[in-house]
Amino acid sequence: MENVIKVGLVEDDHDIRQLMSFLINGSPGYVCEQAFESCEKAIEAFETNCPDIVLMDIDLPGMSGIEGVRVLKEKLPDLNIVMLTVHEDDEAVFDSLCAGAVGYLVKGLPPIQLLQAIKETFEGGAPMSSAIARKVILSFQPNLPSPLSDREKEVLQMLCGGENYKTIAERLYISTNTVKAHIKNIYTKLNVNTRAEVVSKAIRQKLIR
Amino acid sequence: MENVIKVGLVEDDHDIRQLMSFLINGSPGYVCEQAFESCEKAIEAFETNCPDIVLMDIDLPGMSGIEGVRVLKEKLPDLNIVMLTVHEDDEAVFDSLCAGAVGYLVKGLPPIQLLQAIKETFEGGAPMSSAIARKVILSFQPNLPSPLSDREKEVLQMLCGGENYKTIAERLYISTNTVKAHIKNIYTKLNVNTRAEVVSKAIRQKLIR
DNA sequence: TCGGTAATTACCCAAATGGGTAATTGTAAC
DNA sequence: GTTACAATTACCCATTTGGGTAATTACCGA
Repeated sequence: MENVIKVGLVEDDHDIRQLMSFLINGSPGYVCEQAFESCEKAIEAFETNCPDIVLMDIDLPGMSGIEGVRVLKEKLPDLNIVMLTVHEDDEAVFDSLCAGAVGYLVKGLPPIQLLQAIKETFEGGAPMSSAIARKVILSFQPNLPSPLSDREKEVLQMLCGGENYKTIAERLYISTNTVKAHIKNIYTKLNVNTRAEVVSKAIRQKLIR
Repeated sequence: MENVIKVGLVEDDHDIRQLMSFLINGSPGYVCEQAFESCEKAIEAFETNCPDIVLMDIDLPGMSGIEGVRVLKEKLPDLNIVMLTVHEDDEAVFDSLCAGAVGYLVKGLPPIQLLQAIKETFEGGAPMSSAIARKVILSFQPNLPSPLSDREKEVLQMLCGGENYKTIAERLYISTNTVKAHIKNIYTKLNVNTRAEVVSKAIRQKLIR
């Protein structure tokens, strides 16, 4: 029966909040029954009555929108949160995405586009500008080139799999002493001293697949 | 003098290749002097004469476009590669981005939009659909909730920083035995047995910031 | 109030790890 | 043809780690 998209709104500016909820409620297929001026109030309300999409201002008094995303996603992992911002290419937008937001919209977007973006998000999309998208994809692409030899990369790969000297040696048909030598060289090249560090660095810098 | 954007093209279909290079060369501010029907030829050529943007077909005979991206990015890390595809929401698009492409364009895009996208890419954007963008951001957001207690997360965080029992104990003002106990619990909860494994799992599943 | 969980500490012990040093072989570059 | 580096192996030794077991305190929900 209810094919409407339930939109939640978190925005401290009273006028904007009124305007947006009015707009949403006035559009067939959309409804906004929950509009709050702070994350704190929104979080409490959303826990008992969860909307489909949340529009969240980034700059909020008290708990920031970014922190709000973190908390909401902790409690409601499947909730789709779209940030509202005035600064198109702000670092805060990127941080919001890292915290769990699925996209963002610029404040002042024409109503038609706003509704379109909400619908797109509801259907699995992620509204964002080309510039932010680039930032996002760069953050997960490999940082080439690596200073390691091919053999060392093989060893590193297994190291990250949690394997020990003996197992790695068996897999590569070499002695454990050789494995040890490779690992020592890897440590030197990456400037680390322990297993944990090398695994952390390798994955974070995407030195291994 | 040369404010033109140099576009490289890799596309096996002769007609499409002709058409696109003709289009690009016929547009002020754009030039396409390098159009190839295979990755192999393109890679060789781009190494000596590198374009600003490469448009790369995904489905290519011989080396695939995805593999092509991998190889090109290995040799020319700063090269911007945009994929060309017929299937909008293909897994291959996502894989291309993982391999190092910055975005993709659907074949058959109107000329104006194609040129616009090239320009946007040149200026630091990343052309992609909302759906792909979502996939990309999901791939790097935390997989909440975590089974660990707050204290355990603190310990895990330090573990991933490569710190040992003693250092962690000092930082948290507890005994090394306690640290050990926490780590043992973490291992049990995450079903791992070694440092390397826990670090790997924690980072990959984004259990820590 | 009882039971579960989190946090804390302790001890024992086998296995794994990290650092130092050194040598041989093959290959690629100069 | 010599230099440089990658890959291979070896040995010694101190430190760290991981597993087992057990106990106390505190808090929270039923």
